[in-house]
Amino acid sequence: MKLPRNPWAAKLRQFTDLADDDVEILDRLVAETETYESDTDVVSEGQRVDWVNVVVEGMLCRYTVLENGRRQITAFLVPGDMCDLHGFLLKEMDHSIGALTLSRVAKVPRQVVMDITDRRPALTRALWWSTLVDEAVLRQWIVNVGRRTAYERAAHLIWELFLRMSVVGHAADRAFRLPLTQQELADTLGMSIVHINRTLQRLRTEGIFTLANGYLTIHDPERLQAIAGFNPSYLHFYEHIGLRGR
Amino acid sequence: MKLPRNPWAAKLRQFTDLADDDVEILDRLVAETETYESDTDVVSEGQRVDWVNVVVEGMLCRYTVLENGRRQITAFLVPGDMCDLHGFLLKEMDHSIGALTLSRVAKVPRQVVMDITDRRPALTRALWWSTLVDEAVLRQWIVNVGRRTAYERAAHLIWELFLRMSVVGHAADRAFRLPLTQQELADTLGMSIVHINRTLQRLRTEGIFTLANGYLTIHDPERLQAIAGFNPSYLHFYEHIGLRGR
DNA sequence: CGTTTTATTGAAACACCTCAACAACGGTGG
DNA sequence: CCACCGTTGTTGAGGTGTTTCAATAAAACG
Repeated sequence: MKLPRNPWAAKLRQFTDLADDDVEILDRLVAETETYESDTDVVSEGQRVDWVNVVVEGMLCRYTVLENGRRQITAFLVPGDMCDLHGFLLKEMDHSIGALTLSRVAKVPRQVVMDITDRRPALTRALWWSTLVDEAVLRQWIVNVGRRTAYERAAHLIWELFLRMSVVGHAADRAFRLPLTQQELADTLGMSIVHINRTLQRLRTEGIFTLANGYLTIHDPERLQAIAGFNPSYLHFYEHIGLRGR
Repeated sequence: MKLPRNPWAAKLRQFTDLADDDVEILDRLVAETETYESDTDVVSEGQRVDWVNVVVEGMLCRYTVLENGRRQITAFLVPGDMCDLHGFLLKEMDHSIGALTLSRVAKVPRQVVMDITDRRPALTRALWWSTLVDEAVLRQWIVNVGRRTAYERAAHLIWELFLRMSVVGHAADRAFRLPLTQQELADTLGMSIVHINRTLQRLRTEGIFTLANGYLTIHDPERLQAIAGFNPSYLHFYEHIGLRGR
């Protein structure tokens, strides 16, 4: 699979009618990146940031740690995702963002985003669109943790990640890189490490999917979707939309 | 308590440096409203909408129903909240919005939002800001359902709602209207109706808060916050921010 | 005043958690 | 290349938070 040099522009262009000169702007913004080792924080809770992070390569996650040490991962960030407009619009981070693998991240200064919203309505709407897709994913996540069993929950997460990785060209036919430990999966799905272990075993022995060596392989896509109870309308976020009005 | 005629503008103005002419635009947009009976849907899953709903009066919720009938409420909408930009930016609704009480909702046509993003950068950023605050609330909700016990979860929800109602002038010193059945609370917190009943009883007998006759009264705010494990930085979303650049 | 909705209670079942030990793996240094 | 060590994965067993079922009480409604 060939990976886009600018997954951010690639994604926005695929789903919105972004003009060429807007794409050029995005290209310039991701030209320089910073590299983060795995298990390091890109942004930490409480920090004030005045830039927007854009993932160019690797995999990151948003997470919150409670007083008693319990941790909850609230999102995975893959190439093409904007980490946060918190620096731009909100005061300070209410959660942290950590690199799960060696990652490259572009930093877009606050003033640049300001200028874009001043002068580039279509591009502004494209960025806004992507935050709304993020929000839709968050809602699904709540439904997941709140109303699905561990078994269904795990299936749903895997299918979501598969789709998102496919969209940015990071998934082969039925496999993609998923460099997560069982502890990280547990913190994502709101369960204990022992229970995620047993749940993965069940899904493996039933021939649904296997997670090994940092790669996830889907053996039975139909059953996986069925177990996940995946809502098709949720996919429509990744249909092409027009942003130029009229 | 005196309620603002336009809670939308009131909220945005309180937390952003919105100009007077922008406020005038918002005033015009909420001049006409539609009324919904309680237990009716304002928007339904799968529907295509080409307007944005703004809550002027009442209380609504976003919810998703799974195949097996299990329901999850993912957000409460109070006066001043924008229901969705789905119609504006996304294809179709992936969830429904229902009125919990008799509610008044203003409808802002897609084209008007388009015009605002074309010509009103500061107002655009203010609207964007409010979707980011919604997102932050959603993340807290995931942490809640994923990593807190039923007891902590209930406390957290009540404190969040109290703050949000206070912000729009809908809460007295220690009480506010909360017209939710125990079934609705259960669907919000991802638990069974039997268990929410017992959890509320415990919080009541311990003198934390009482929910009766559609009103919630907080008896011990300090302990409520402590049980909820409320993160103060999460409140910073409701600090005043500048949107005019430089 | 009957009828429907909502709240409450008890008891049994179960999904999931905690604790605690051990096995497998991957890297590091000798 | 092997011994070592930390990390990650796996297993068993007992405990518990939460659910389900089912029945009753209490409000709310027309």
